[in-house]
Amino acid sequence: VVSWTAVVSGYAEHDCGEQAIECFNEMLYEGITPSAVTFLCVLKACASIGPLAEMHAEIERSSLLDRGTCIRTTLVDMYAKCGSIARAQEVFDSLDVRDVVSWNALIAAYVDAGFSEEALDCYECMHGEGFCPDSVTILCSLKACGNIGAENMGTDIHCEAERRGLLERDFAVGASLVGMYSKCGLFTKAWEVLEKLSVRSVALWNALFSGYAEHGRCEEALMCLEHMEVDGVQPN
RNA sequence: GUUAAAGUCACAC
Repeated sequence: VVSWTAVVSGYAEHDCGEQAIECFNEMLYEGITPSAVTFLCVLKACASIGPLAEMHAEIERSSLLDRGTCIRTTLVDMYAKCGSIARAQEVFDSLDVRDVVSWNALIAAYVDAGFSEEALDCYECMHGEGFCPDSVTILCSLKACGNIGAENMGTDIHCEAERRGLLERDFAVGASLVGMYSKCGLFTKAWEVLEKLSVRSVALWNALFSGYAEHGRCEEALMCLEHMEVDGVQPN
């Protein structure tokens, strides 16, 4: 089981949904009984290729997955990726035990679907329930803020990220902060964040660059290219 | 004396 699952997982990880499912079928054909982890990986694969309600039904049927937070989180993700946000919310509501990751999945679901307000509502709910945001929470929520220009909320989230030291731990957090401020047109704040970071990734500069471009500030956008060069960062 | 496969992910395009 484990080695078959490892292969399925590998395919799923690289968005090769079809192969993952093919492999899963082959495994069944060989008479191997899938474990909870196998189902989880197959589900992940499903998310990339389309709605597979059969998979959900299968999971509900197999008692070993009765109240698994992991597997239900994957289901939340799967429904969201298939465009069925209502089903995603339903599955989330069915969780007996929530954790940061399942909250993150729900937040990401709303952001992806273009419901940024709802995503931020989720963020606040999660906070209210006493969960600590991690860098994924921060990334998804900041994206939501940028989408709708929620600068106050964005600033709150910024504080939270600093309090938890997430800016140092995950370079993507810095880029998403810069992106959020840029989208809101708060370039001074974007620069403040940028200057405080010791490592400046290409993503960071891209975020600022595209922010300027979006706001029609072409000269400043082009200046970013020069800054990148000074920083020794290759544009991609 | 507990070592295998597992859930959520930013910028840009």
